[in-house]
Amino acid sequence: MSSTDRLERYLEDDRGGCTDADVSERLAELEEIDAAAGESFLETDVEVLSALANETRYRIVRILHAAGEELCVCEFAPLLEGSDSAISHALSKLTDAGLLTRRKDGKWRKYRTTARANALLVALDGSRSIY
Amino acid sequence: MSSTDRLERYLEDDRGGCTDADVSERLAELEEIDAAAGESFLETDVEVLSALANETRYRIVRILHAAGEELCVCEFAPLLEGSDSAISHALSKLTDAGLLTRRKDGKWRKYRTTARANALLVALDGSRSIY
DNA sequence: GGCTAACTTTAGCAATTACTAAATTGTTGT
DNA sequence: ACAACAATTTAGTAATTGCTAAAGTTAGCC
Repeated sequence: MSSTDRLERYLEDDRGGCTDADVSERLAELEEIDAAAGESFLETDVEVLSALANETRYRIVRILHAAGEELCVCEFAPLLEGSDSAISHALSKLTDAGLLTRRKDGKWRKYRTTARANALLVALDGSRSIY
Repeated sequence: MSSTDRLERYLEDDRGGCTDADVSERLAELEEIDAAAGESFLETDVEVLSALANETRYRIVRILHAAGEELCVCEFAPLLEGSDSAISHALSKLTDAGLLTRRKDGKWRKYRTTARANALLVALDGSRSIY
């Protein structure tokens, strides 16, 4: 059974009758929609979302966002559980994804959120109670 | 070595001298920042982000968003690789996370994006080239 | 009622992820 | 040069995830 058989039956059902041409046309429409959707940067977007989709990393970004200033790695430690190593891993993944920037200051490292991170948090906050 | 020892050395370093009271004060500030950050709905936000943080699911949401209308499960099949089961799993996870709504129409099921999903895609699109 | 079709759900497994511990890098102070 | 320390990186492992295949559910049709 080809994948378009089911589509054909659906269109038949939905419109009460349809020709092969109707099926091809709808398929072309769907492919166009897919192509338009595909223009977005799937790979980097998924990387960004994956970076934020973890409690430790989400909390780090939230803390930095709430702080509104750059923070030193040593300032996260008292707030997060986990080892220094875990925190460092988290910070690296977030930085790689473009959600944080890292700045060297002597032996200390300071992080701050990027505009992209801020935009996502604002979108999350703003859409929380929408239906 | 307590976790605040490093913070103390940092403040010492950063400000050129600090008392125990300074350390306590900064720690209190950080805890306040953390508390403010914690007001956000960590659990549901991470669920939403996890749902979107997967190529199959991201593509589904993108397609639905680009379509601007509800689509039947049978209309995704020609556009996505994977089995029907995989698509169904993806749709369920997205629906559970509040990114899609499901509607029964006879033997067909139709999905559309929620305002929350749309808000997140718009934020991703709008923040792509910001530094 | 029984058949088929359109999903969905359950079960199970391979691949990925998130962490810890240990080794390493880079910086400062002596 | 060396010791101490901040942070990162590497290596290894337990937990989670993303899929497939098979069984289950619901709706229409004869």
